[in-house]
Amino acid sequence: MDYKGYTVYENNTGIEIEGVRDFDLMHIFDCGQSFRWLKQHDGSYMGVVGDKVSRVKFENEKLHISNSNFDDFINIWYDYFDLGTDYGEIKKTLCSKDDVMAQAIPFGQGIRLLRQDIWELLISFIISANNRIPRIMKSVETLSQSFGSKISTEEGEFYTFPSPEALSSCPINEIDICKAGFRCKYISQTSKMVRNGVVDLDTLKNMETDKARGELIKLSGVGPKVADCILLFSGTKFDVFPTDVWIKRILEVLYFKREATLKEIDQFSKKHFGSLAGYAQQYLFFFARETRIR
DNA sequence: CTGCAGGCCGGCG
DNA sequence: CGCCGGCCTGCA
Repeated sequence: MDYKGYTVYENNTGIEIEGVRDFDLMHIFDCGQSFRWLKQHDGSYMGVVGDKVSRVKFENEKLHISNSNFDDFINIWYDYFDLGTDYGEIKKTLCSKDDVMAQAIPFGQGIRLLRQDIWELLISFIISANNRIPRIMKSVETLSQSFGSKISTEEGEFYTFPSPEALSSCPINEIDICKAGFRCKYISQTSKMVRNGVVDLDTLKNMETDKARGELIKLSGVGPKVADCILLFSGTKFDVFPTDVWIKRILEVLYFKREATLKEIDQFSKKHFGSLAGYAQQYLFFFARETRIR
């Protein structure tokens, strides 16, 4: 099957997509945008997207996705992996902006911004505050095992991410088992707020970026950084610039040449990178982590 | 034993 | 408003 520039083959193990460029699974899954893809010994990744469990492999511009057919490619994966965006063009534009980007981009040449479920991201990034990535992954997994739906496969049992209804209806002391500490009460409160329609996650895409950010910040445990992560990694807004300690440090070292406030960084990113701020953030974040700049 | 991690909240000046 | 202390938990 040919679909929007890609050739897709289907067999009994899944689908294979040819002609995938600017794509590297490690860059995609190890740049902090997703917490539910686990690297396997053979270099592939296993993950749960919605109620689907799949294994993905990539080599020689060919992307293999298990447990999937043509319809899944069109309805799920094409959008999920942002295959409709020309990252070659984005990288070219960003490289021409300044020497820092030209230096950073080759480190994460295969980065893609995943379009993930915004509800799952909301809870995942509430957990991320002042936390470490391995612990965030454990908490998300425990929440899924405890309150999600079981998916039995030949490769083991997996769990969907729990719905707003499931999380909002369980008492706070049950949320505590995910070991997210003080963030558990944020999870509980935010679940109730979403269920009650205080914030409608589906309408954020139609708002101006600042308005959408303001809506998310109404939720418990969501500040500016977490809000920007949610907007960016759900594919809702791309002109945001989530500034965590790594991004702050790398901008201070490579751009400002001095200490800078979060407000200064926010203003700089919007002025300098404009509509590509979110993409620039990902390349800089990966570069910062890889080179351990401090 | 201290220090600290992909920030946020709440209280204070 | 802007600033700053405290914070679950677990690992170094």
